Amino acid sequence: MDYKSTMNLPQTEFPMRASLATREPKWLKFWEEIDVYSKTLEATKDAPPFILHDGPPYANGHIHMGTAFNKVFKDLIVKYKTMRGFYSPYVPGWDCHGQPIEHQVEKNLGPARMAEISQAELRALCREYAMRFVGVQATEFQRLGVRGDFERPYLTLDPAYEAGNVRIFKELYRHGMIYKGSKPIHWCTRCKTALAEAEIEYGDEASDSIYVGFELLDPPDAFAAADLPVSVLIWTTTPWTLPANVAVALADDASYVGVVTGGSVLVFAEELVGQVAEVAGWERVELLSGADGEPIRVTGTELSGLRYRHPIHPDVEGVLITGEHVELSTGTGAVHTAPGHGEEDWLVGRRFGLPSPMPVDDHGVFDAGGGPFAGMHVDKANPAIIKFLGDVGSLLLAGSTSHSYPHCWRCKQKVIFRATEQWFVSMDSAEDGRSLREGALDAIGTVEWIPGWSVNRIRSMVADRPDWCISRQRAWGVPIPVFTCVSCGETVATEETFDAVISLFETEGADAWFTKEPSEYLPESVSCSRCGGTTLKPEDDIVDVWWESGVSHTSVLDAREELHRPAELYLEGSDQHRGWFQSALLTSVGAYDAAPFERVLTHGFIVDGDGRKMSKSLGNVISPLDVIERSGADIIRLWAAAADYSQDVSISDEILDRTSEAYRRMRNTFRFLLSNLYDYQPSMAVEWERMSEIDRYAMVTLADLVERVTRSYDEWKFHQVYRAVFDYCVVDLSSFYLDVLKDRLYSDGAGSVSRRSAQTVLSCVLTALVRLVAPVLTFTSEEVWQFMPEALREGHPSVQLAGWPTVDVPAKEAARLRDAYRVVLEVREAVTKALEDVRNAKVVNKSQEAAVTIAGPAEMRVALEERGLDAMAEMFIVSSVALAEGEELSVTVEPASGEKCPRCWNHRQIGVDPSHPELCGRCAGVLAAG
RNA sequence: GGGCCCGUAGCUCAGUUGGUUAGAGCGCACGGCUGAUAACCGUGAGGUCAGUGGUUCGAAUCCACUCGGGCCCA
Repeated sequence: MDYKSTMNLPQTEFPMRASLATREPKWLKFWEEIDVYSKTLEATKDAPPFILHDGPPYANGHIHMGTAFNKVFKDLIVKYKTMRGFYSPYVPGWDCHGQPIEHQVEKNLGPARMAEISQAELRALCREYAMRFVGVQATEFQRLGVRGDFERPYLTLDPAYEAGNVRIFKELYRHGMIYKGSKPIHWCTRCKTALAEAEIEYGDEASDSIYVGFELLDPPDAFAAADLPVSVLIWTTTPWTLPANVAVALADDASYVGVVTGGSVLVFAEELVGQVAEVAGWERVELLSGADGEPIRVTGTELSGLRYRHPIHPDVEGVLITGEHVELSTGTGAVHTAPGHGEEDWLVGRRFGLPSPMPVDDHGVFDAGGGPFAGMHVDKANPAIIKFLGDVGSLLLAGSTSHSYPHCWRCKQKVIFRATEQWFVSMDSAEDGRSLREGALDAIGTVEWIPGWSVNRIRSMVADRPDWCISRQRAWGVPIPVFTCVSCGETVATEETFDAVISLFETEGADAWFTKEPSEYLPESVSCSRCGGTTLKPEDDIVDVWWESGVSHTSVLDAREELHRPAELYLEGSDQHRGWFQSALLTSVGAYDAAPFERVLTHGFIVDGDGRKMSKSLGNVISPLDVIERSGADIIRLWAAAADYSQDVSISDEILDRTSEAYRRMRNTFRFLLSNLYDYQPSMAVEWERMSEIDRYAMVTLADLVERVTRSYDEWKFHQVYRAVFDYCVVDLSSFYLDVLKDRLYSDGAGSVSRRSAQTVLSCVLTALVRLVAPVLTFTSEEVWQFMPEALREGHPSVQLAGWPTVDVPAKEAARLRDAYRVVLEVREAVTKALEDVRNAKVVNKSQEAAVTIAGPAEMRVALEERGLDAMAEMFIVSSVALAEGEELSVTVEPASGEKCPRCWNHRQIGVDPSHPELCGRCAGVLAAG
C-alpha cells in the first residue's frame, strides 16, 4: 500500500528559487497599485512621528553602491519605525544645482555654443539635465525597494525651496554672521572666470625659479655684528606675485643661519644651506659664527616680528611670521607670502591679521599696486620683475624649474591664484550674543551622535573650521540675495529687499534673478542707505551648494506639513561631517539657534574585499544595478543589513555569494513554514496549556528572538538583527525544532492536537519572523506574506502594514524551560556525535534506526526524565532512549530493536493494531481514525 | 603632514569591568538522507586576535610605536 498519500506532507506554491531579478518588479507594481506608502501614513496618522530626513544625493549619473547602501539603510529604518507604529513619512530629495552639472552641460555644448548662449538658456539646460537624472535615480532607488513619496520629492531647484535659501540668508545676515571679504581662487585670465577645482587640469610647466633677498630693517644683533646688510632669502617660482607680498613665513622650530656672500648676509634655514649652495654654485659656504666658532643659529620663532623692506615697493615694509605650512625640503625655509595669491598664504595672513593686496585685475594685468609693472600682464611681468630685482641687487640667482601647474580645462591656459570678493559666513563674530561657532558647539551637545565617536569628529571640525566661503562664481545655482548700489558700491540688503526676493523666488524661482531688473520686484522705497541711490545691481555670485542642501531643514522640514523640524534623524556617510551635517547645523544654528536634528547616524564608506576604496583604476567597482540584475535587490538589502556600518563596509563577489547563500537559507525556512501550514487556520490554534513541552520551548525561543531583534533595531544595530534572525533559522529552527517536528507534522493525524500544536507554533514563528525581516528583505517578506494562509494575514494587504510582532510566554515557565533545554541540547549534541561514530562504522545510517542509552550524572538524568523518554526519542530523532548511571555524559548506540514502520519510517513495535498489522501503533491509529 | 576611525578563522560577525585550551554561522572537506530535494541533517579541519615593544601574576582586551586601510583636511 502507498502510505505516502495518507501523510500530511508539506505543500506550497512558494517557489524555492527566488528569481528575485524577475519577481521583484512585480512587487513594486503591487505596492504601487495598492499605494502602500499612503496606506502606511494613513494607518499611523495619529501615532508619534519619527522623521528621517533624507540627505539629497547629487542629481548626476546613476546610483553607485554607496548611494544604494545609504538609501537601503534609510528605508529599513523608516519601514521598521512604521511597523513599530510611528508616523514615518519619507520624502526623498535631490541636490540639483552646482558646478558638476553646469560643467557637464557646458562640455556637451562645446565652447562655440557656450560663447553665444545666455545665462537664462544655460540655466534651462542645466535644469533639464538635473531633472533627467532625478528621474533616473528615482527609478533606481525604487527598484531597490525604497518606499517614499517619489511622486513629490524635494528638489533644490523648486521655487519654494530656492526661497528657503533667502529666508535663512536673511536671518544670518540680520545676526551679523554674513560678511563680504576676499579670498584667492583659481582664475583664468583668458576666460575671465573663476574656476572650481574640478575645472582645473594639472600639467607640467616650466617656471622661473628665483632666490631673492629681502633686506631686514632691524636685523637681530647676532646677525648684525658683521656690519653687513642682512637679508632673509626666499625662493619663489612666481615672480609676478612679489608685488603683492606682505610677509615672509618661517618654520617655528627650524634653525636659521646667516650666510656671508657678496658683501651681505643671507638668512635662511640651516637645513637647506647645502641645497642652496649647490644651486648657487658656491665653492664654499661662510656661515656667520659666534665667538666660540659655532655658527650662529636663530629659530624662526625668534626671528618672527622682524621687518623687511618690500622687494618691489621700497616704501613698504613686510614682516616675518611663522607658519606650520613652511617646509624644509625645498627652497630656503623662508616663504614669500602674498595672501591674495594663495590659499595657504591667505589662511596664514588671516591668522596674523595681514592685509591682502590684490594688484592684478580680471585680465591678469597689474594696476597701480603693481608699482613699476602697472599695466603689464603677469606673464610679461615675470622677466621684467626678475630684471628689476637684479638691478636693485636683491636677486641672488634666477633659473627655471619644471613642476605640475594648474591649467584651465577650457582654454588650456595657465591659471593664476587671485583674490576676489567673496561672501562669507563668519564663525566668530555676531552682532548680538554668541558667535556661530559657540552656538554650533552648544547645539552639537544636544544631539545624539551614532556611533558615539562621531561627536568628536563633528566637534573638532566645527571648532577648527575657518569662516565659510559661500560665494561661487557660477551660473547654475541660487544667487546670493543682495544688491549693490551702482552709484556708490554700497551693499543693499534689508528686510524689505530680502522679503521681496523671497516672494520673487517663491512665485517665479531663482531664474527671475537673472531675467528681471531689481526695479521690477523691489519695492519703490528701497534705496541705498549711504548715498540714497536707487539703481541697484543684483549680486553675480551664487551660493555654495552645501548651503542649499543645508537649508532643507527650512525648505523641506518646515515647509512640508507631514514633516517637522528638528527631524528625529539625519543619516549619511561619514564624509558628511564636513558636508551636509555641518551645513545644516550652521544654517540652522545661525537662523534658529538650534540643531536641525535630534540625532545623527553615520555609516562608513563602501570598500572592496581588501578594504580599498572602489575606483575604476583598481577595477574593483561593483554596481548595485548589476547586482540587482544578477541576484536581486533583496541581496543588496541583506548585505547592507548584515554589515557593521560603524566601520567601512566591504563588498566583493565572495561577500555577495555568502549573502545569497544566507538569503536562500532564510528563504527555505520560510518555505518550510509555509508548506506545513497549508491546512491550518488560526481557529485551530492549540492553547499554551495543551501544547507539548517542546512546542512551548519553541515559543520561548521565538519570544527571545523577537525581544532581541527588537532591541537590536532600537539600538540601530542592524547587523545583530541579521545575525539573530539567521542563527535562529539555522540553529533553533532548521537543525533542531523543525527537524524534530517533521515526524509529528507528517505522520500524526492531520487534525490531531499534537499536529495542531506544532502548527500553532509554526504559525506564530512564521507571522513573527516575516515581520522581523520585513524592513530588510522587503520583497521576499511581501512574497511570503502573500503566500500565507489568508487568515494569518489578519486582513493586512501588505506585510508593511502588518505592525510589529509580540510573543507572550509566561515568564516563570519560560525561565524553567530555558534551563531544562540547555541540558537537553547539550545531551542532544553528544547523541549526534555518537550517531556519527556508528554511521561511520556502518552500523546504522538514519538516526531512527538507532536506540541510544545515555549515561550521565543524576541531575542530568532527572532533567531528561522530566521531559519523558519518549519525548527524548522524539527530540533526538531516534527509535528509543534509555538512561544509565554514570559520572560523565556518555552515549552508547545500538541498532533499534523494532521494525521499520513502512508509513512513518520509525523503528517501533509493529502490528499492535490488528486492523493494520504492518504498521506501528501510532500510524495504525491515524489510519483507523482517518 | 594634521583630525577622526578601522584591522579577531576564506567570508560576515561575538568576545561583558584585562582572568581557564579565543567563539558562532556560512563557506570548505568528509559522511548521511532521498517525505524541505538545485533542499535538509551530521562530523571535521581552519586563528602568532595586523606587527613590535611595554604595563601586569595574567593582554584580543590597557599604553607606545610600526605597517596596512578609510573619510575629511592640508
